[in-house]
Amino acid sequence: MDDATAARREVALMLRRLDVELDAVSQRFALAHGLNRTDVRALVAIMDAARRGEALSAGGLGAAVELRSASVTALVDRLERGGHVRRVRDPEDRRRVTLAMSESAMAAGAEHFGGLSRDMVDALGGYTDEELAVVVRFLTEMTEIVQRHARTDPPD
Amino acid sequence: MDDATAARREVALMLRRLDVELDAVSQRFALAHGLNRTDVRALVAIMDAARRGEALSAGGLGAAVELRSASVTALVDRLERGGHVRRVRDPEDRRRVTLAMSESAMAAGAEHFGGLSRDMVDALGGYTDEELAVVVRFLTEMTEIVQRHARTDPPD
DNA sequence: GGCTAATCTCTCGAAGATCGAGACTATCGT
DNA sequence: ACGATAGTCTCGATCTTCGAGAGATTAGCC
Repeated sequence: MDDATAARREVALMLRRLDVELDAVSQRFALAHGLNRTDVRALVAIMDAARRGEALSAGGLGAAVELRSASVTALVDRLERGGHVRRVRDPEDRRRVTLAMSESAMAAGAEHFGGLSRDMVDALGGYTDEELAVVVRFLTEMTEIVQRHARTDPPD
Repeated sequence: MDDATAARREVALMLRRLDVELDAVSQRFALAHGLNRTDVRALVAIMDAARRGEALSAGGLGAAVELRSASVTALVDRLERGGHVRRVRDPEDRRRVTLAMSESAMAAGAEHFGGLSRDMVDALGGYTDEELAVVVRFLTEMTEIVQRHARTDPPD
């Protein structure tokens, strides 16, 4: 293996390393709020949907965090009991239950992840437009590749 | 918010998106091998340690995946029962138990994650040295930031 | 319009995962 | 040597996830 390939392999490792560290941030949030990993993933999914202007349904949440409906019910029970979320019956389709984040959960999320995002944006302020374009290209291509593997990997 | 900041904020979102997709790859691996999330994280930690030439101990594994010793025992029991790992009493310190990955688990990991890594390296082959340097800088800085937050975030 | 099938969430009991407390063995420091 | 410390394991309790199936609502068809 030549040096060029080694350098590129190193980049792949760095990406995984970053992934691990990101995980630690979530873990920290979980610890601080008495949540487990699943609950944090759920809150993030709900918050992401809210950012996109959608209200996630119980089923949608299950798809996002990969849990069966029985587990989603239990999960939402926990989140509701903790005051992070409340159930809202969808008036369009009264079978569905949508999840609305509470003010406090929204604030806690912003407090914890907002600072991280802000620091990232600040750091990126030191990049020229050309450099930023490289980063965007990198993230776009990596996401495409990962997505392809997430869908078609198991030839089993 | 001006366009420049918007673009940089977008990058932060893309990074999180990539994180989610990476998670899906692990989930896929878990599904294909009848493992849960924790087990996959554990196998990855053991494999990473092996790549660095270290043999992870039970305690080290617990630190890596954030589990108490009782849970680590149960976790290693599961992995050992599944033939993914075997316990090896450390001859240097006979209190310790180190984890050795089985051939089959090693192969399965390479099969699943190796392809992903290969595709990434291939894609990075299209980057000039200058572009690669930008990517490395980006990953390095982001990791630093995330790491800082993972350690000091909760001012609670 | 009414009937059947499909969709969405929930309940229940069983199986799996995590934990705290404490036991047991091996090592370290004096 | 000997007490203290570190590393792993056992046990029982608690929390999480799941499959199966019930109940309620909507969609499709005649």
